Amino acid sequence: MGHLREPLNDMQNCGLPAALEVMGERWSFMILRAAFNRLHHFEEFLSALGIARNILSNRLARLVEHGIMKREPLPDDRRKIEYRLTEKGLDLLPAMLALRQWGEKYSVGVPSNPVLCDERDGLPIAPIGIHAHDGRRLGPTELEWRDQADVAASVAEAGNAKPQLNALG
Amino acid sequence: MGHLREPLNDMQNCGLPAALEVMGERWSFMILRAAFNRLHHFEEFLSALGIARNILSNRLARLVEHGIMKREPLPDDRRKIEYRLTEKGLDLLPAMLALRQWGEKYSVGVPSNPVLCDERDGLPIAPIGIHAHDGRRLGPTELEWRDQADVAASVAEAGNAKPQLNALG
DNA sequence: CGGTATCCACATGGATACTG
DNA sequence: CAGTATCCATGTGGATACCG
Repeated sequence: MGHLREPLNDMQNCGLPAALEVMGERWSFMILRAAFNRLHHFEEFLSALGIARNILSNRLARLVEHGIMKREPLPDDRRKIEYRLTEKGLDLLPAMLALRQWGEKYSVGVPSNPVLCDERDGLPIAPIGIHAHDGRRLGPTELEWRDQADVAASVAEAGNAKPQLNALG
Repeated sequence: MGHLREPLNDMQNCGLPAALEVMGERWSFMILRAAFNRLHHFEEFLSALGIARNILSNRLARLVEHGIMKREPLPDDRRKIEYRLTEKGLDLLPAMLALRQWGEKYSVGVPSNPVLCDERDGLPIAPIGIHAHDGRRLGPTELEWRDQADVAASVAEAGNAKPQLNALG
């Protein structure tokens, strides 16, 4: 972990490294998960996660710094502080669900509580997957990697929406 | 998002920690990404990622150990070794795409190459998202957390498939 | 080519005491 | 309650040399 973050080559032109810059630390994911599960206070995170105080302090500060969580002292008691997910933080939900589902699929006996459901019928959401622009679910064999330039041409030709940046560059 | 008013203190029973057990190290994601982009050899990873030899060796061994990649010496030259994603490894694609798209959304100027496309029409896939069991895309306001036990009841009542484990427990 | 073997720098993380 | 401040252990990572 020396000090060299830069010498990474053009393999780095991708959103993944950017995401890992923030979420690459092990506790960050766990803290985010706790936040998604309605934990908002320092001591709640502390006891729920079993993390050290200084580490929690550091990670929370970093998450706030990156705009993933916001820190707001309660109006009635200034010492009490609430940590809440920003919209940027909430946008991490699909990634976390996908990761979690993968962990569940390949681990034994991981019960899951709570379950994220469709509010209309109360039934669990579908597994996170890959979908075509028309909404059709795509399997591994129905996918191909294309060069951004070629894609732009296809998209223009199809007269469709702007190219979406969603591959592993 | 209704129904679950109580903060959740049980942070252990979840697939996320299990997933992080393997992918929690920073280089693991980058190695996986390279693998998704058709890199298969030690030296390819080495030069593409700018990672140290010992670290790469260690991470590859761990990925193989966890069944995410497989290591196969080429039949013609035993010294040449190919690393390939297993099905378990390939199953990480949605999670990586979701993470990458998040990184792209909130970072400036991340070009993306290559782009993952629908093989049928060559157009880019849709952003990773959350979908109902009927395939409808769900927004943040259409979601709620429910207790696994309650969900099981609903599912039985609906006479539908088995409960899917897909929340942040 | 695909690794080990060393050695070293620093980051991450834990435990505990202290503070406003 | 929500942190700092220390101190310390281990881990992650880098550079380099060497090996089969």
